[in-house]
Amino acid sequence: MIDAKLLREDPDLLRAAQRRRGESESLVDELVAADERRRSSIASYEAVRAEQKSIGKLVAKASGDEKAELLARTKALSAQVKEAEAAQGEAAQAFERLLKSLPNLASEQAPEGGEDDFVVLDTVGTPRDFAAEGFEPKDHLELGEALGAFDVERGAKVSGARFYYLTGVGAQLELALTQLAMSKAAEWGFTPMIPPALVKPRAMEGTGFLGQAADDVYYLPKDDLYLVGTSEVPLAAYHSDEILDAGTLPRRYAAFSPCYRREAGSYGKDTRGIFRVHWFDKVEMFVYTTPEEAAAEHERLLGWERAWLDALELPYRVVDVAAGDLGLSAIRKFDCEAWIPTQGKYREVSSASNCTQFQARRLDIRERTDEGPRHVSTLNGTLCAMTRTIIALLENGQQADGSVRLPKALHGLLPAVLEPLS
RNA sequence: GGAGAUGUCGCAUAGUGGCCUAGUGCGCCCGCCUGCUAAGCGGGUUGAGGUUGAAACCUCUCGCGGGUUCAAAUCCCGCCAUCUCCGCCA
Repeated sequence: MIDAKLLREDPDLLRAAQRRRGESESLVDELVAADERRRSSIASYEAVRAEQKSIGKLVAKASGDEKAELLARTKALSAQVKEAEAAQGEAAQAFERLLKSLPNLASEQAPEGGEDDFVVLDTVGTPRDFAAEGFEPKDHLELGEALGAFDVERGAKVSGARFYYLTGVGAQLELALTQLAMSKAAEWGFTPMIPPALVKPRAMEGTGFLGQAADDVYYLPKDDLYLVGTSEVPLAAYHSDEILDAGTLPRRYAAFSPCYRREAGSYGKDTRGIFRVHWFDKVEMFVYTTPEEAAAEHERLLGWERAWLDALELPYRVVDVAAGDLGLSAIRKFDCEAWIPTQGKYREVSSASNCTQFQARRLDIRERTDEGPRHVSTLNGTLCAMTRTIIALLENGQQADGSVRLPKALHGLLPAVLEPLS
């Protein structure tokens, strides 16, 4: 959530930010009104409560008729206090609900517009020319089945559509990618983590996934727990309700975890193979830093993502996501998209978001400064999403005979070339 | 899953209905004193919100949420966490 003080100090800033996202400005006006109601109800409650307390002190000392009279007065007050307290609570709740529905202020640097209005920042590497090489590229499903790398039919049999088993070299590939990603992250100064994939509502809500993204989240009603769609959730909630000592920022964590996504509303989209699935594993980077450092850290996260894709020798481009496509928490988002030969386009394999203080306010994560505690900034970025990375490696590394050449970075962990099963 | 115990300021502890405006010790910060350090002395030290030009002030905060009461750290109910024992299990 945003800083509520902005509602009083600079509501026009908020209106402009809503416009940039293509969302309603009237929410800002509702918020200003709700804030006024909240504050006046607090004032009336505190006035009666203060009176009640001061009479209470007299009651303790008084006796006889005097005491009886005081008791009569304060008895009546008691009902008023209860009423005022309830009114105050309701006004505060209404305000908070509204405040939480307001997305983070889109950065001025984020391109204006919706999904299609992204800006390409850079393109790296050259997609292979399969026509010139004299063969038709196979798609990842065909390649993967021939290599015995995954099994989507049995995935569907056991768990349903959009599930799969990684098998043989596929399973080994994920483990190799995980090992490589985690050790690189550790070299870069990240603390390796393996977090819980089931979290309480607070963690889910605090990271902004129960807003417009709620339909995409798996929920276990019997236990009131959510399956996380990314380890951003347990990593952000890791320091919830904490005040971090000055000088301990930035704190960088790299987590390996499964990711569960309902993919509601994606029926018929990317149905082939393991491109869009209900579960995959991922190594995710997450950073707590100061508001001053957040933008620079965002660039660093992008730099690490690029270094990773460079190491995997994949052709990719970097996209600056438009304001209308940012999601609730981010002010700016860079996506890295790898070239997928059989689709003839670049597809998202990683994403780096700067959430500034938005998540930290909801999760109450602060740092101690000389001027007192203040909320930290949080950022997250994909290092390696397994299934999509495997797809990109297979399709881009394929050879005419159906074998797949792997990048040098993986050679210590796997053979240089994966051969199809006979 | 069953039984029991515990939860107070960074840590340790005191506090069983009004004198709690939560005491004390340790730690920490600022002074003083002192060849240096330590000790000693004095002051400060949870966080949030409201109000304000600022200060003063006010409200909330004793794991969390309800309730009883004129009044709750204190009594009652529910939940959560931790510890011990039993059961089950990788």
